[in-house]
Amino acid sequence: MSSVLTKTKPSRAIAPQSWLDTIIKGDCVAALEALPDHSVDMIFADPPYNLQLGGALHRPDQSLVDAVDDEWDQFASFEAYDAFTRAWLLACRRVLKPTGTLWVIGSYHNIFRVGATLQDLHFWILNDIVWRKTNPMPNFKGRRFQNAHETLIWAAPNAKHKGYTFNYDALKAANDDVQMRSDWLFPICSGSERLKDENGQKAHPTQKPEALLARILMASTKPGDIVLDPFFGSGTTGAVAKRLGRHFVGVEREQAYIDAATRRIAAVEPLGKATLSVLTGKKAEPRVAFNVLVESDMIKPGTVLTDARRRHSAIVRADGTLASGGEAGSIHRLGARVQGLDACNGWTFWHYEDEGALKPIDVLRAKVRAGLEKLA
Amino acid sequence: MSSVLTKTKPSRAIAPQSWLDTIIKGDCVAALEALPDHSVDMIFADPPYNLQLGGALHRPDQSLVDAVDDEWDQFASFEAYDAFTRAWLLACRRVLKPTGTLWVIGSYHNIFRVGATLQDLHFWILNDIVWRKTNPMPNFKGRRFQNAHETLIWAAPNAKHKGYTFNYDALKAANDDVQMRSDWLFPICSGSERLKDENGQKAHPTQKPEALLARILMASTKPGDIVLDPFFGSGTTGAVAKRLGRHFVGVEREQAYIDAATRRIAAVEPLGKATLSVLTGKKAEPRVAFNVLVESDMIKPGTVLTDARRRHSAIVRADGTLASGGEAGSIHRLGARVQGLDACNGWTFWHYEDEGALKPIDVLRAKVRAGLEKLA
DNA sequence: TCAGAATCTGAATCTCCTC
DNA sequence: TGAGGAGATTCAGATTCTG
Repeated sequence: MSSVLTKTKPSRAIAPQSWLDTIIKGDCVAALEALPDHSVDMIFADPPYNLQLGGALHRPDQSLVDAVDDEWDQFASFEAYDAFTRAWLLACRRVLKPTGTLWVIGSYHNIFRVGATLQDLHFWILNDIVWRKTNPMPNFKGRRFQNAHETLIWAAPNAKHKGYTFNYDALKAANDDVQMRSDWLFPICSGSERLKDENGQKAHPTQKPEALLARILMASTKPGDIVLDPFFGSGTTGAVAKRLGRHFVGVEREQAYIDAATRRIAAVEPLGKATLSVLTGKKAEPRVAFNVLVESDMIKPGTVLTDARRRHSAIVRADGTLASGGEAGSIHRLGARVQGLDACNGWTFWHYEDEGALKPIDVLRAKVRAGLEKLA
Repeated sequence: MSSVLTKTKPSRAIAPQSWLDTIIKGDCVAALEALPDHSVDMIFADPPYNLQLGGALHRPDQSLVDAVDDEWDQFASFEAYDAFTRAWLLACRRVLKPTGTLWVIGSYHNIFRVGATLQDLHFWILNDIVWRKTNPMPNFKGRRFQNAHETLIWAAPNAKHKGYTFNYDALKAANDDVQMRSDWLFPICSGSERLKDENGQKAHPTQKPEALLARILMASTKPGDIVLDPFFGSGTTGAVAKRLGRHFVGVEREQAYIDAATRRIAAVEPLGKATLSVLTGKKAEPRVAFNVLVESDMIKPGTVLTDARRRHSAIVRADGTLASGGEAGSIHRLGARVQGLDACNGWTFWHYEDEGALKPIDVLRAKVRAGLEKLA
């Protein structure tokens, strides 16, 4: 078995493989037989999540949520899903170089099973990474926390090889000179980035954002490396790989996805090296909610807040709400209520007493923010 | 060490259990035999993750260990850890009420195994929650991302029971009126909150911050509920439970931890009852039928109701139903019918005219409810 | 043409009570 | 225990509509 490609040199010029920068049609495990042992530098896998949906879900405005109910996401049992997971992980490890690494993305429906299977197969977990979504779908029924993140696992094929690629210094430099954390913030893939079919509908139900793949590729590959995506879908991995000067190999079962991905990748312009670091930058100002002050004991439950002229007062409750005269609600709602207004900025309206002086609670929020500024 | 808070239901206050607000010494599974079936409302578990796997996971010079023996050790360790996990999860489920929920915290070393085991045992995962640390330990060797979070799993004992406690409205109000997400931001436990032993060393290696437990308890329990912590350690769960007017039961093997936790909890001052009431939303309001408004003459039979834009209209009949275009039915059914939808909240859809302005009939329901409150 | 309002949408294990 | 009815429930951002 041969691994002809070298990592740092422009391998394409030396000995291009027939499968390089192509999409292989077929089932993941069977299709990977076309690749030699130890032939790829990195694997990004976005396997089916095995969502177990009940009936139809409607938004509060009665519109129907377009759920991921595709055939490829259906499994008969956890055992069936585990067998599927073992099979593709083993096939992937065969084609992965010993110095390569594997990324898998999932949600709580499947990621625990994938992680445990990885460990059972003696993959070596390097990190779990949290993709925090800036704009996740809400929980419409108010029965759970808003499911606002997905989880990635980054693993080496075994515990022994420590020679995997990790561009620590580049990531740190791009991250304002502090080391990159395990929680990342990105928007979901929408707008013009989202691939549409001929009817203007989304071409793939679970297209991942290019920014996410860009950070992964920038972190764990070098220019010229070969990246395998065994569940190629809409081809985000291929598009980003081409743009960042990496090679790709995709495996995909459905012709419609192959066609869409092929067109997409053909339109990608490779970027010059100088532009790349921009992609790993951070964004977004931390929002601080009132209950953070209560939970962190900056405002104790039972504290009495007033407006600047002490005309109104309210008591802070342990759940992070205010109560006054039989009414209760958020700092904003109750501020509006006591004044008989429709709206109110509770942060500037409500005051606490500090050394005899009244100060808006916004002062405390500013303190928290100052402590959080280090974070993205 | 008992707190005498009563719950909304009288039964528990009448016959307090001997184990209530105590720490049971012993191994988790054996000690839980002291508790009856279905006796606790919530469980928070911070299980050990390096007990079985410590050597394999944390030894710095893996490459020097014989590969075959090393793999065998790992495999044996994972199996042992899984058996341990199954055992304590089953013991916990027996003592958990069917309407209760279970929280487990862990890192990538163990959380995938715990999550998969939960699913194997048919626990029903409600959310995975990410605790983002404001001040995590850096990665010193620069070979991985900074491990800046831990993962919690929130689960019901099975898929059927949907009656678990989730204080959605309180969380939302405390979070500046947007629903609480699955990613939480807290500092690690340090400074004066961190328990020290007589030598000034940290009393427990993995003490959790009280703010984290406070959010968990505020989200998934009510005042007076019983919270079990099968790996009690330094007693954060007990301390926060006492402060927030919840009961606790702890299980702990090491006498040193029991002593430290006992002293810690004894020093906790419970919050006053007034600060502990939990904000509830419309779901908790008493039900008012539409015909009450008709019978009390707040809406006269023959009144014409419309939607907010006067696109649809219907006439109120004396029996408390609406009629429109030959159709008749409840305010909800007819609201759905005229819009061609499956469902509709008639209280917010239908409007009546008051001094030239359209107001939702929900305004009238609120008046009825206000009147009912005086009677109570 | 522009500004503001209205509509649409995203990997979702999403109600509760009564008969 | 299953069916049916009451009625509660959403955030951010892109796109389309309207005046």
